Amino acid sequence: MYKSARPGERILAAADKLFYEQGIRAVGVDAIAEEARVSKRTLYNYYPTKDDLIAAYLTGRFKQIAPSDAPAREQILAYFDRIAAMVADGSFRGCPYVNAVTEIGDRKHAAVALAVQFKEQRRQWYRALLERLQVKDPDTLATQLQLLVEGVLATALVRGDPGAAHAARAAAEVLLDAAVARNTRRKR
Amino acid sequence: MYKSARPGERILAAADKLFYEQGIRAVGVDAIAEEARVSKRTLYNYYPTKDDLIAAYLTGRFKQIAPSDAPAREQILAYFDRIAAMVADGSFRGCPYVNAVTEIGDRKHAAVALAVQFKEQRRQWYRALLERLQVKDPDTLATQLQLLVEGVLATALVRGDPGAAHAARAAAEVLLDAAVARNTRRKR
DNA sequence: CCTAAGGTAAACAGATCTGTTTACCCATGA
DNA sequence: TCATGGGTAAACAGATCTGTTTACCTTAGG
Repeated sequence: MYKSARPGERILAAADKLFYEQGIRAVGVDAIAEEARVSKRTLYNYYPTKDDLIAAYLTGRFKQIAPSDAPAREQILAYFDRIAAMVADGSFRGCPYVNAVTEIGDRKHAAVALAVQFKEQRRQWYRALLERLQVKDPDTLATQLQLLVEGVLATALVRGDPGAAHAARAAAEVLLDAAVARNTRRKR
Repeated sequence: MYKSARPGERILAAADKLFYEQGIRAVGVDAIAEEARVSKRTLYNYYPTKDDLIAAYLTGRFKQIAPSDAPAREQILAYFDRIAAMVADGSFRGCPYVNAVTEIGDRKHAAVALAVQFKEQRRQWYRALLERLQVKDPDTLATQLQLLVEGVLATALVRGDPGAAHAARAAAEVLLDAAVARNTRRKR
């Protein structure tokens, strides 16, 4: 599967797969080397410690949401649908960042900072869209929408089904409606 | 600390403390025995495997919310305040059930069933209160309120601060208002 | 008194984990 | 041609984990 890619990429792909599927603590370095079809020597050449590998795994998951010209409200609601799809596909195992913080005790570990950054980046994505909608308090609403997402991820992890995602989308609609209504009422 | 209690209780108290504070996988049986001031022989006498200890730990956390005669809406909102307080006190490390599911790969482990049960019990608590408020769709709203709570727990775990709890409470108010308004509008 | 239950302390077995080391292989380019 | 960089395979070191075993102690009841 990773045969074509270079060793470094194969290692990262293997770590990503195994860390996410089975958990960071459950996966040994040997398993990653085997999955990547790389000797342990080579693995430690690219990533001198397991912690480096964990940091690389989380950094690799640090994706921006693709910019879009669609209406802000649509984009926000569509994101809930994307999450519902992720959850439904069966290989869902929760948020990799939250999982990493859970599995790693040490709050000084690079993973914690990455998790905070990632969550904040997502929150800012909401905030920018909400500003376009001219809601009254975009900062708070951005937090609230993200709480719903976070809740879906945790709930889906425990229950193993995507049912909660639809309820979250509906809640988001109510919150958006309320924020927009309050705003227009005040403005006009 | 646990000196007065019987060995069985000391062991459970020690497991609860260490499992929650440091994580299930991070804590060895030896550490629990030491914390409980009990020999490993005795520990394994009470709990033949670590999995039994994990199950006991989660079962021990399976508390009902104390019944109250306060208005339903107040009770629901007060619950958000309680969570804010839990988060603020510093020893907060996320939801023990969600953490257990994250740390344990095996979905057949007793911990997963306990986690599902616990979440469902909480959801039913919301549902019963919402029925008293005669909202239109108590089942969905119960899920939504719980998503907010779950979101707060995850967010507080990552960020280490209780800021999200207040936003969640505000969101809950909006959702409740919308559900009640919609209902009265329809009814009358 | 003295037995038996329940406890301690500590060594042990066997697995597994991170990280290192040794010895070797092989392709590429000066 | 042949040195070198990058790779493999596998043994090893040392820690740590779950669970067992051995030998001993303490204490309360008949």
